[in-house]
Amino acid sequence: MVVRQNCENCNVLTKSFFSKLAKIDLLDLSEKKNCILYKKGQTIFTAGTRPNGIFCLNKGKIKIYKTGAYGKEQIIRFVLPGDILGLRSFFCDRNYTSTAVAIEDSLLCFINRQDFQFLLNKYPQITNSVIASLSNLLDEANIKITSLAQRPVRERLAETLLTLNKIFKPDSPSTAKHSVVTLSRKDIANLVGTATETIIRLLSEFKSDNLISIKGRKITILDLKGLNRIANL
Amino acid sequence: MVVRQNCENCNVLTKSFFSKLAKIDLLDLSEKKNCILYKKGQTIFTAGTRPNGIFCLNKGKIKIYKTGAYGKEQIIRFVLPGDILGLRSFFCDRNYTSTAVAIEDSLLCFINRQDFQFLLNKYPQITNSVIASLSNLLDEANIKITSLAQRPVRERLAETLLTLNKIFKPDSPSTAKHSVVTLSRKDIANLVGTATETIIRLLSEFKSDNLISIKGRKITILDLKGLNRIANL
DNA sequence: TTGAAAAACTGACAATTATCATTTTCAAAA
DNA sequence: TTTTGAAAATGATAATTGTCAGTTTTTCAA
Repeated sequence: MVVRQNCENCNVLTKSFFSKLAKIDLLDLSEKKNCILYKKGQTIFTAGTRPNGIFCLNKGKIKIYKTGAYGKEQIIRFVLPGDILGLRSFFCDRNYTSTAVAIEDSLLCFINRQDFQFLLNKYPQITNSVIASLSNLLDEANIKITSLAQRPVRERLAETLLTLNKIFKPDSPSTAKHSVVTLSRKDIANLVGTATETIIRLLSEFKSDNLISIKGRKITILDLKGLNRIANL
Repeated sequence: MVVRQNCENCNVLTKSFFSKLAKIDLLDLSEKKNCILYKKGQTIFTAGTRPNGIFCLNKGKIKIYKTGAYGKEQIIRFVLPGDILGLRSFFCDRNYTSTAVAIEDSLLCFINRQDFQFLLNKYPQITNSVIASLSNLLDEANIKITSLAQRPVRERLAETLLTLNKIFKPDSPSTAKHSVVTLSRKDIANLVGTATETIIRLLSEFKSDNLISIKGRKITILDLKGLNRIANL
């Protein structure tokens, strides 16, 4: 669904690559971009297809995953409001190597190749942000490689819950104190890199130890210190 | 050990970021950089220390690894002649997050922060190569994450041997037909993400199946098709 | 050449994790 | 509210991989 969303009073402008744009360019960008509302579960792009520009997430959450040898998803990362989606493929000028799916209703702004290139030329400092962003993603990926190769599932799950605690932080911290994770057990398994059953068993252990509480599908994270101890970081 | 190595007639110039430099800048770079010979096993930099510039590898091989929670090495990648070392940390302006050690006698050229920055300013297209390089490393890292999370050790070892086949390709393909891998079993384990004993057992299986031959520490890769079949890519 | 020291190898066993089959619970649509 | 399909949970079992202790082989330097 196509909607309107102005860049000049965007709620995530300060967090994004575009925070240093002059007002005139922000107004111009508002005209040129396309804002699309994706329903939970909808695919934004699929591995193997060609990128025509980049996305900027205004609202919602996106999961990015690769499909492994046996057709199983491996979740690579989450995209949060203010993040850019599709940078790597854009700069490599190659097809997407992973798939992006909304895990909540999400508002995405699409900026096509030419318009983004225009901004890159006018604001070379964006390039530095791109390098910094890719560098951070690369270091995070290397940390994950080390973790997957060396640490047991229990530790990785505890670590993942700590990450999810940040990702699912309540919007108004005053009212709700704890993060509530609304990912499916399967998604958590595809993030930790293990079988769904293993996640279910470990989550009920964590529940018995009062580290988390489980109400139906929702996981509330209660004891950060305890999870940190198990994560063994 | 400090040696001299001119940039203008460098044997890996065409493979490197600096291939498009004007002659005058190459001559200038030759004056400014420091070339150092590292013996096999010597450390080039250690995680946690501060980068003061970048390295360009002229000859030899470098392993880059992270140290995990239990002190175990996880080899992230190898640096080959023509590759730049230390890019990520340089651009993030943070401390090194991994350690680099020579796995063969290696000749490295060090370019300090100011001199590299000068070249970046004069040749903005280098920035694009940097982005492309980081993007490729990121995609490779994500593939490795998926592999570690989803595939058994046997497949990962076969895949790793195929990678090592490229890395240890003989210099003159006419004389020697097969790649001879001179990594220790421990290094292979730290690359595949498993225990040394598991690697030893699987390697002798592969030997029985005539996929490789083992002479002391040296592994010769014989059957690429067979390894590909096992790797299940 | 020889004598450590390090690396490679082997076997037994234990721990971790995956798989599969089945039941129960939940959540969204009729 | 009821229905129904999907997700979560559970149990039994098997496969994979790790650990530890000990032996053999290789490498490298004296």
